Amino acid sequence: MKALYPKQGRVIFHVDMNSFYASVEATFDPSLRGKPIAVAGNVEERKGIIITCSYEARAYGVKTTMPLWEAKRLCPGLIILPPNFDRYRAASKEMFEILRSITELVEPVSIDEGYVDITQCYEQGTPLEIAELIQKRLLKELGLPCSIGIAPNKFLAKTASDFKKPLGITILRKRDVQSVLWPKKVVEMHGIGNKTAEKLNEIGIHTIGDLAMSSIGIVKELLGINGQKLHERANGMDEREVDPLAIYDVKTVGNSSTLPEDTQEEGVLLDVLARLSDKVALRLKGKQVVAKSITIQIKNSNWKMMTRSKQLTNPTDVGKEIFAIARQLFLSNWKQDPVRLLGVIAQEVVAKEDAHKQLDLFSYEIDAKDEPILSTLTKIQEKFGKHSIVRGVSQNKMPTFKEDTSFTKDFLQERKKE
DNA sequence: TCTGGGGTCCTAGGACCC
DNA sequence: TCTGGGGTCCTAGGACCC
Repeated sequence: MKALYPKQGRVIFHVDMNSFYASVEATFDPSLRGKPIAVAGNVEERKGIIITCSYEARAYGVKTTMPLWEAKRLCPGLIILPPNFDRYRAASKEMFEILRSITELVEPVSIDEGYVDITQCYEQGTPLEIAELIQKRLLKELGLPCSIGIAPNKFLAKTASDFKKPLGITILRKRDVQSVLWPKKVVEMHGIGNKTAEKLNEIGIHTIGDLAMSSIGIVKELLGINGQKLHERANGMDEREVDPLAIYDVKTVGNSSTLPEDTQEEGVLLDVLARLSDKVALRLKGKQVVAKSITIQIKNSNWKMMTRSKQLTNPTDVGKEIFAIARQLFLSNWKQDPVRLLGVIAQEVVAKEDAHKQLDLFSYEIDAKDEPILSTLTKIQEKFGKHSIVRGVSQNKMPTFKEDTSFTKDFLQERKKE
């Protein structure tokens, strides 16, 4: 069989909201429009850094992560607002709803950006027309500006959305990669930071073009599997699909907090750990997941970060249990030095249902301890299906086995006959 | 007047098992 | 006595992104 048409190339959008938090604030207070504004952390608790700022503020040189005092020095008229994360989450939800009205193939990557695969949306107009529609609707209905990159894959779309801000739409075709992308410095590439750029510079790779034309073997040796990925991207290649379900595949849930001041007081530090543990537990419950391992973070006055983790016997979403582990990890690793930040992270997060299933099986094994193996296996099969995996029978010197019950049953039947 | 908080992915070494 | 190699799990740390 031959296809009637050649396989159509993909058309991917990367939609990137412009200075999202600041834009959302301006929709709540229109008098802020056109003014230099910034959303910043709490200066009293020395969390006074710029989280986001408007383009008017950027014109003064104000940037994300800049300490507040420095931002004020650069831009004395800067209007500073505390963050309202609930507002941003709500706005984000509305924004993605507008994207999903075009197609279900929407993959959120963070609160303010996402990919859309519009390959199959040709009946709704040309890619450019669809992008213009999205941009207009976001601006009209939500009052929020965005930039959109249009390209045959995620990497190029992401790169393209960066080209024109605010309110830009940029098409980046594969054939433009050489002229548009290659002259840029490697550090400007998504996925390359200062450290990687330095490493590449050391072996004579300075531009994205240098990287694209370099020997893949050498780059791979230098950067591992990531080197191969970056080499492909520099050549405009990226096969990753737009996955609407990716967002449900959470792997970690963590909360951390920089203390108002560095402290060595054990009681204070344990209180913070308890609060963070409860916060994490609440979020795990909200997502209906449990964690299989707990990590704590301790940052000292010199900004040195230490992490310590522990695997759990039973996955949990209970604040007290998380705190018990966090406390134990903290007390056995803390060197009594002043602490700047504490964090609690739930790792290896899995759906609560799946974890329950395993627990049932576990308790069943305990109950079945004194029964004949064959009847136990039959029961397990009845309860969990023919291909249930059984492990760890050891009570009376039975060899540990880890098998498909259907196989094991046949085996035992044969033995019986003999 | 230094420098937040939420994540993902990768690497590397040691323990342990076969 | 003197010793290989592969695989998995656990732990710690680092780079990067928004």
